[in-house]
Amino acid sequence: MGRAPCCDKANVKKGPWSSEEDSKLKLFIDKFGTGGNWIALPHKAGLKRCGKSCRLRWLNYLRPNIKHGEFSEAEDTTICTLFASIGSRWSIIASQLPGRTDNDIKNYWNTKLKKKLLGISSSHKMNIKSSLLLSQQPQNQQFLFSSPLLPSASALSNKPSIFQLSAGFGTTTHQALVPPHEAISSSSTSSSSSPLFQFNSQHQFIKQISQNVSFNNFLLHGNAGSQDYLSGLHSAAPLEECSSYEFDEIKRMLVTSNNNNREFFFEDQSVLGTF
DNA sequence: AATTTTCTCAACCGCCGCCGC
DNA sequence: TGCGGCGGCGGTTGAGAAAAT
Repeated sequence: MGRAPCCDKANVKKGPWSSEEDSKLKLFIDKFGTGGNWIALPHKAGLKRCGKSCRLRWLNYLRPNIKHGEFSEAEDTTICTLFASIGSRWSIIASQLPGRTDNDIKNYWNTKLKKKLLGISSSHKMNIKSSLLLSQQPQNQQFLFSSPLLPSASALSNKPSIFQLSAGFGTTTHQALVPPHEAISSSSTSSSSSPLFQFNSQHQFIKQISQNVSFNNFLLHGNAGSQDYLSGLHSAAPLEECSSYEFDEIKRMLVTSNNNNREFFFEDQSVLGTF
């Protein structure tokens, strides 16, 4: 026996929303809010729609401050970088682009950005392709810290970076984002050659990010060892060589972190980043 | 100008995880 | 602890628009 449907499918309207339905939904939510119950909302609002449909319409179209229209270069860069880092976690990516919805970004990626990327040089294609594999690595992925705060990236974005995280498998190294305090609290493994923080799975890593960290600022470019595999996505600033940090070194950097304002400092009190 | 093909994007579907009972 | 309801998410679809022939 399958799961019960969320609504009576025979009695709900499907397809495009009319302006009348839009204003009904908007008026209702403006007045009463969602009440934390989307399933009950359409009935209360006098709409013959599935609750999920109402939620989607609100989030993707009616909600205030939704940004429609062309994506900027900066937004492109953010999407590309995050996609290369965390894969198709559209909601996480959307949380970094104020006014953009996950659906918008997903559509934009699938219809335009992906093609745009495939148009860049073949060598970069190879590297991007492999970087995208990160989202497909199933279990026991090992991650290691690399360079925090690269000036060129900051200058490019006007925002401070937080840690970059490199993930190595095979002969290629990939990058992702990591909240420093989460990494510190995760189990670490020592290795003769590399300082490594090990998450049980990429999923766990992503989960930690999505549950515990709201990124207001984040790194904007990738650099993996000697491969600047994302450089093709950026218009300026040649990438710099990453340096690696020993576990103790990172710990030392974070020991002065102030969790209230979520700022992290180097030992010499220069700001490492905020989030 | 008419027809076909391609593109775009709003909306749907179904799965998953969280939470309350 | 298990179950069911719900919200949230990512993949997919399909109608309409735009471009190509």
